Amino acid sequence: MNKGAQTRATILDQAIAMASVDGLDGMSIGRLAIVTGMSKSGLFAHFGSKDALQRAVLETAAAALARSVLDPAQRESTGEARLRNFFQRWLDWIGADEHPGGCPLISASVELSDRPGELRDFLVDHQEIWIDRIRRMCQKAVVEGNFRDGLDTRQFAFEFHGIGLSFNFARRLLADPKAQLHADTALEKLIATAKR
Amino acid sequence: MNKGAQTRATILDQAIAMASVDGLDGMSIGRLAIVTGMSKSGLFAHFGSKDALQRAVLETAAAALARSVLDPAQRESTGEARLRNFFQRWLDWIGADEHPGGCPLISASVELSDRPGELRDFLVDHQEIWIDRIRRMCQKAVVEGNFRDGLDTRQFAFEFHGIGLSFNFARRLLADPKAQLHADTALEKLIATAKR
DNA sequence: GCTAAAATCGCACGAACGTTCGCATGAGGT
DNA sequence: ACCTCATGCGAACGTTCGTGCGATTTTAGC
Repeated sequence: MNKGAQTRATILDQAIAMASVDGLDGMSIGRLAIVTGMSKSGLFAHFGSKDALQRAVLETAAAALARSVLDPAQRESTGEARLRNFFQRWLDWIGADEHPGGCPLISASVELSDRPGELRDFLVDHQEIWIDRIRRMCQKAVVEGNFRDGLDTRQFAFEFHGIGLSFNFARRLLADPKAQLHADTALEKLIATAKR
Repeated sequence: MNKGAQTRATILDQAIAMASVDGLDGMSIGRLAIVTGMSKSGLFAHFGSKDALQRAVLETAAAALARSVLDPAQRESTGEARLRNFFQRWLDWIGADEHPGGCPLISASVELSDRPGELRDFLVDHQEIWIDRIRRMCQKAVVEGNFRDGLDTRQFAFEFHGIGLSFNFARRLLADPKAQLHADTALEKLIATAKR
């Protein structure tokens, strides 16, 4: 790895953490320079604009999310197993203490939900793909005969996603110790009704 | 109404709109002065600090939310009717086009979820009460014999809340025209499983 | 209609913001 | 070992931020 790419990676690491807590707009280049021990201009040169930095943050976070949640789940054989694996990894990702602020993509989605622009477009694309992946895991379970025929897979994905969002809320804002339990129970209910 | 209180009300009206789109931090006093046609210092004098302004925004938004969602729902006689009324009004509030940015309290909850301070404390209190109200409506339906005995009302509230959050997501970020349909269907499923 | 109080303004401050530019410095290929 | 170019720094720019203060206008009670 180049020196430049290496520095860029450590910058983005800190940038994701800062954006998770303070938002994409709240993340500032000056403070980012301090925590990375660089000069503001030196750091800036890696991206050329704050917009590009924000874009890089989203792309890098999305890649990390796919690597640690989506990809492992796709290695499971059945649709139901993929959904369960996906769910637990997603909850771990959201609730992990090592990166505070929770899932940077959920935060960014709410932050940018009503602010048109390329960043929002990127998020829309990413989240549509995200939900479609859930839907396809569900669809796979239907084809396998595990989930009932005629199941509305989009509806399933909508509810599945809602459980994750409610968990994110209960875990990060309310610090509810029962958040994980509630989420697990909700998933079991969802899967049970998908079967029969 | 005093002149001061009147001005304060119109300021807060614009402030809520701006905070809904740009976040509590993204809302700036300078831009707020422009849209209200006031001077920056004149507007500032009404609150004394940005923190107080943000606090007033949250309190005012919470009061408006209670007035247009919670209070009317509480006038229904049965627990189930309250839940249904509450749900539809909540969805209307989230999806209303007249105030862009969606529900300012949901946005603020995500924005401040990992930033300690009085504003976060206020949100935690508010959201705990919010979810507890859902739980008590559910509890009322249990007492009335409409929902089954031994139903986990906190679990119900968790899932109920998740449907609302998923709707907020699908409606505001993804602009999914089926968001309302998915939410309604999810509520029916939730109520059905609560009965039997 | 006068007057005290409330409301609003104009101006300025220091800090932080994103961004630019010229210059040093160190790494990597030859 | 040298040369080249990527990498990083320092200083500064113009703008916007929240905030303070004295002056001025407007409101409201007598």
